[in-house]
Amino acid sequence: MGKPTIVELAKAAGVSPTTVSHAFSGRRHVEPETRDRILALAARMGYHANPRARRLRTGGASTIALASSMPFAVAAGPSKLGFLMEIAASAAMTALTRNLALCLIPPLRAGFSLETIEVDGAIVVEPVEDDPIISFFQDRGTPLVSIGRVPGRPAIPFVDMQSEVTTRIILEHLWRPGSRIGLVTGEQRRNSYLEAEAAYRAFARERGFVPLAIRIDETGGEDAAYKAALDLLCRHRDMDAICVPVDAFATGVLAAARSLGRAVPTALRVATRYDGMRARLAVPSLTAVDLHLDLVAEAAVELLIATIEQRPPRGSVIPPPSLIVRHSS
Amino acid sequence: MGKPTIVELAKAAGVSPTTVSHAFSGRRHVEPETRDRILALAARMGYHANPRARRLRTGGASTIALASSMPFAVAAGPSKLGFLMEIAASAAMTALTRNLALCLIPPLRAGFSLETIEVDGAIVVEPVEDDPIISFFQDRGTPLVSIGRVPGRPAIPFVDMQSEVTTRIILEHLWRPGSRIGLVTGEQRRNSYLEAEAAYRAFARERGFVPLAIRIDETGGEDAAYKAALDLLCRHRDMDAICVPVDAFATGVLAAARSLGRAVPTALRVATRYDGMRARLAVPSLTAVDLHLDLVAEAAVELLIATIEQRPPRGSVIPPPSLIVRHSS
DNA sequence: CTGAAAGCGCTTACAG
DNA sequence: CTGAAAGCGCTTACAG
Repeated sequence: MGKPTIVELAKAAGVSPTTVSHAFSGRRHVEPETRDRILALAARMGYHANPRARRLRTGGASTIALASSMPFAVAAGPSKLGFLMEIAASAAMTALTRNLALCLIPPLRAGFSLETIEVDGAIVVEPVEDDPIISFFQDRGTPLVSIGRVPGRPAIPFVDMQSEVTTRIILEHLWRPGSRIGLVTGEQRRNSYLEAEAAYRAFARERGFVPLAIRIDETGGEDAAYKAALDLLCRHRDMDAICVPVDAFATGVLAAARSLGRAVPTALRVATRYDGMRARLAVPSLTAVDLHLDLVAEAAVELLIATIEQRPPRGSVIPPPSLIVRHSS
Repeated sequence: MGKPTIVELAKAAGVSPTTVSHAFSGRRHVEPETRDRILALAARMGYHANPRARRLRTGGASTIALASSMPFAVAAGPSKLGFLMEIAASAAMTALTRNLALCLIPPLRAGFSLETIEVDGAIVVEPVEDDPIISFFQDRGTPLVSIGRVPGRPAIPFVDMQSEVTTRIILEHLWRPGSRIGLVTGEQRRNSYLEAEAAYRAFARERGFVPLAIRIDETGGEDAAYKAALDLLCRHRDMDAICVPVDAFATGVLAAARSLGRAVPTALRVATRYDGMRARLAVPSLTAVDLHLDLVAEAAVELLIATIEQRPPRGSVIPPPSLIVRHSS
């Protein structure tokens, strides 16, 4: 009554399990007629090779994980979830193409164990410095790649998120002669923030304005950004543009501008990074950057497979991020 | 150099594999000092039981799938993706609590094979009638549950999405004496549409207005809804409210109202079902329904586990859907 | 051309 | 109290 095994199918077909195996794999010749008979019988009996047994024997990979590193409170909110899930959907597609299942490791509450999870590799999305999920996988020798460089861990393969370029594109767009542009990022040590800040300071030096970069606690979300922006805009009346990579923070900045009566984009220009629904539906709609997340996800899967198979990755080409100008700037 | 096996660990600890196994599982007594020695050694050697082998032996479940049934073009758009991914995030959390990995099966392009996917059960999200993903899993004897009843397949266990109640709540809210309310759903045979339409017709009969329900091709998204609503609103000037369960269609209706100069909510009241970012950020913001998707997802995982283990499910209680009134009504 | 047997890494009845 | 052995369902060298 349970699912039929290869032995049962072999018996029913009057051949050996060896032949059944080869009838399916085609790795050695089987008389066409016997093969047809076996396949027909298999279909009738509902036989499917147990992938677990197959994998145990062959040692091949079957499952990869996509893990978020964000603290639960942040990621569970709709804000970051969009970013993560857009990657997840794409990665799952690509993984399936390679006969891999993509399993989702959501942000973990503290003390959560992944002990029984069986994955052959993992993709970590924009990890922070000393991210526990990174050490978790490294401890158990699970091949690992990340989307966005891992701060302080140059040896971990990654798909570059080009945060420096992205930031520069945004800044060039926001810039007017005599401008003073501000930068709002998050407090965590995430590579995209670090690169953004570096690019920002270089840009300020180049154009000759006094940089002003603030960092907001990511768990605070839009509200925290609203309050910080209120303070920022009151204190620095000369600021005529703000670059806000995190979309939830960007809408917080918009809200602050509105409540201060600073018209966007005439008195204040705002732009963000992730072009999610939040940016598109904000009022005014937010200028954002197309990061080609689908290609990034695909590249991450490819890179992970290469890492698992211990072969050099074929360098995936991800087009440069491109600006999507909207009403906020 | 590869990962150590139980035999290697046993050898190193000077005990039998049996003892190592029991040291970890605790299923029979092992001298505390030997156990400690084994665990310490395991940590040092980086030993982790191979879950594949363990599962092959015990037959236990390890992975469940969350599958979307939507045609690729629809689901890949940001609209439905939010709904699906909100469920995915919650389901993944719950699954992990039960030591199961949740693997994501994205909408499949035609001709895509899942042959090598290894899952012990599957959750299908709001399937349509004769959904191919349903027959796929049924053919291979994979335990299956669905979120939302499967049209025409009463035997498949499901978590009720309470679409009838949801529709009624929306309609009661939109209703004014003398109102004529319209209904906009999708063309596919999805249970939530069928229930919504039934509830709608009953409501119209009850309140004595002439029902007008239209169905839109889901692949058309917001644009298709915009055009259909334009037509609808021009033809039926007496219509003062529209119930639009699909959020992407609802924003299309808003756009149509705007371009016709019909003020929302004064001249036209609009409400939708899924309370995602789209509804929250629409202008005007859309009245929607809290479907408790996190609890729905949790219940689906529980139900699936019960189905896999062939035991009766403990009935999860999902609170009734509750209306979230916003500016659109 | 085909089959019997070994073995992937575990767990658990069965002996001692 | 502990270990040797069987077995989960496959694949693949090895014989014939």
